[in-house]
Amino acid sequence: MSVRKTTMKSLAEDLGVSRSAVSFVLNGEAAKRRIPPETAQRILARAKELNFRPDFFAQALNTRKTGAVGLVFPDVHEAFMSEMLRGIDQVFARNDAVMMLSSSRLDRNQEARNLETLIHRGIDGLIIVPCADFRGHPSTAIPLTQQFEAVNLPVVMVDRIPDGWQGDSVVQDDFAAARQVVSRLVAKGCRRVACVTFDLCASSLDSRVAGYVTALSEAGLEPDQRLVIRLHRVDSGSSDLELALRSLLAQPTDRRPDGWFITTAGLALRTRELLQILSGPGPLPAMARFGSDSRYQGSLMYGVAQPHQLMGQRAAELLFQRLEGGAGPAENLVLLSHVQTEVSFA
Amino acid sequence: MSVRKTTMKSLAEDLGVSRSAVSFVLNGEAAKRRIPPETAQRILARAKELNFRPDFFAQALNTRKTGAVGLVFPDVHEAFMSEMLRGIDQVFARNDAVMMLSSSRLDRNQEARNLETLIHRGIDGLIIVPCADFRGHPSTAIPLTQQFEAVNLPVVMVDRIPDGWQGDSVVQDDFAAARQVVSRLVAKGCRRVACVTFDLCASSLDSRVAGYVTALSEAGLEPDQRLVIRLHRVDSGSSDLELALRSLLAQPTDRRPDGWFITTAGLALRTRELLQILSGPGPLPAMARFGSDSRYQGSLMYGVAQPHQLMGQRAAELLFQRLEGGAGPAENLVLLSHVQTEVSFA
DNA sequence: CTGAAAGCGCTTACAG
DNA sequence: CTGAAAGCGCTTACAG
Repeated sequence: MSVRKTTMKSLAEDLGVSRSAVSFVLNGEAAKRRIPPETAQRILARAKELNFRPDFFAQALNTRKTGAVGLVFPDVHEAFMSEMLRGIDQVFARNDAVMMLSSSRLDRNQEARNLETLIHRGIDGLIIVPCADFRGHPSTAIPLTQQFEAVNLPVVMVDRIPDGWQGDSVVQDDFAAARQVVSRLVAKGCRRVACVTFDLCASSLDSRVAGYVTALSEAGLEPDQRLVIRLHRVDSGSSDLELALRSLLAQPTDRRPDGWFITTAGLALRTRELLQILSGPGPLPAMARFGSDSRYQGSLMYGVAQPHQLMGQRAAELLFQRLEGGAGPAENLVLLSHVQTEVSFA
Repeated sequence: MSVRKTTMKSLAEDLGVSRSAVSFVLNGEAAKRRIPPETAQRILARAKELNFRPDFFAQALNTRKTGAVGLVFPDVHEAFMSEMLRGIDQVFARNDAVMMLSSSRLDRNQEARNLETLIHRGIDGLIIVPCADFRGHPSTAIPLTQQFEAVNLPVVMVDRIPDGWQGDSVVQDDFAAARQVVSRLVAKGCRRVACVTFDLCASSLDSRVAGYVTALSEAGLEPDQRLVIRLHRVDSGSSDLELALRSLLAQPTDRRPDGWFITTAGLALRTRELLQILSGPGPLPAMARFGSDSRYQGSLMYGVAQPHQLMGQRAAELLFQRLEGGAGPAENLVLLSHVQTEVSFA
């Protein structure tokens, strides 16, 4: 009964076998290394009895594998992140991988730091929802793509694809969903559909706006830049948004929006609240948006239910495929959103 | 220009100093070890120039410190977890600690496994929202408290405190909030307030039910066990709940509930939906519950806004205090909830 | 105050 | 097929 902790060394000495034998057996290479089965059994039995597992750090120091995957989100934000985590968690549990979570708080510099930390601590792979810069405000941080090409890290990019990204990715059908939902507004008679979005360098938002423009064009409506509100900062106080809305609502009736398309759920919520305040009682014009919380009442409302959970799941599956040595060309999954009518008083 | 990666050894040789000097300087012990400041500067300068950081695994193998904190939640559940993470994330960013996240999927055995994994991989501390067994169905897993006392791991327990836990904890004022919100129902004239809860071994739920009973007693009302619905499993199909509700609603009018108290937000949502279906159109009896999503409409509704984000923040602060060597007696923080009226048609 | 040396616990050629 | 040995990259007594 030594008081010292169990190590491969002590275990080998106990059993009178070599340390390498223990190492090989515990790593499942007994057959490959032609360890006599009887010896292998004794080692396994003893290890189980002592509840012994090889020291993680010593192992990692040699193999450079950790069984951990980095998860980087732009924000620890309610629905999006936890829905994705749900999907990711399932897959991780099956692969007993561990999640190292970090949020970049919508800051590219923070994102770069987080990533460096994760890489330094050793992750086998990375799932990242990149955060985007506001247009015209490029960050000073090292470009995302550059940051991991040096370390040969399997990466799955989710939701937003930076320019020039060649690897795996999972996105939703931003363009198609936007186009579809805006078409519905048009079909309901809307002729002057306004759009509210962030002026971010994010492929997802670009696609949504493109879908909006396309839907209008297809209906023979001239897209009107004056109806597009692009917010240039996060502006939680909503004052930028409020100003923009006021100025739109101040137009003569025939220039005022008769429908709204909003590119994100959070923004839709705020827009909705402001419109309610600014335009007083009575039903609001019809609205379509990304997102699907059912907090809206009182007018025609379309939502794009976003497949966040599935995106997480697919991203994780894709990553583990790579980690298990799956080579092959980059995969770019596009998951379908579900367009739905939530409230119709029409 | 060697092609080999930089190590302390190579760095020391380049500079013609000893490896220990490099180690000491890079660990901020230059002064303590009386390294000549000029030497220290050279080392620091070179390290910065090469962007060198000591290998994480080698370091951890020696020091047994990782700068990682384990986070164990019962479920990757929408509001609760992401709100807590928000609070935790802030504090972690300040302390540049890394989060290792795992969810036990409401399963004690899974929780035990997750915990073992995390401990094996090396965490400096742990923040855990324990998952509870259903009453009468004790799990076969090793009791939570036992599992980390062997490894001398700083732990902060959140939301539910297992019996016999002596360490730090952060909870909300379950008893007081329940009592207050049920008192309001009574003040509004409710005389037969039913209660819906899970039959879990969770201190938080116990306190909420106790608050309910106390509020009734204080108002001179006899708590009636027949009005208390205790669900014995998660039962996402809600069939247990539906049966219980049906049987209550089938009573003669003077035995039927005229108010509801529900111990969790999710349960409230389901109860609400079922009541609406089972009792047809018309306003429902007043309801009070933990949670504060504003998806309820059409009758008197009290909510207990839960301070989840603050709970996360405080838990993280408490943990880092311990990690920085803060000794002293266990702290048990009780955070105040905010009782609010959400909809009043009364 | 310094530097050579042992040690952390494992992996993996390599010579037998 | 085995076992002694070097190596992973760092930390830290310990003798000078």
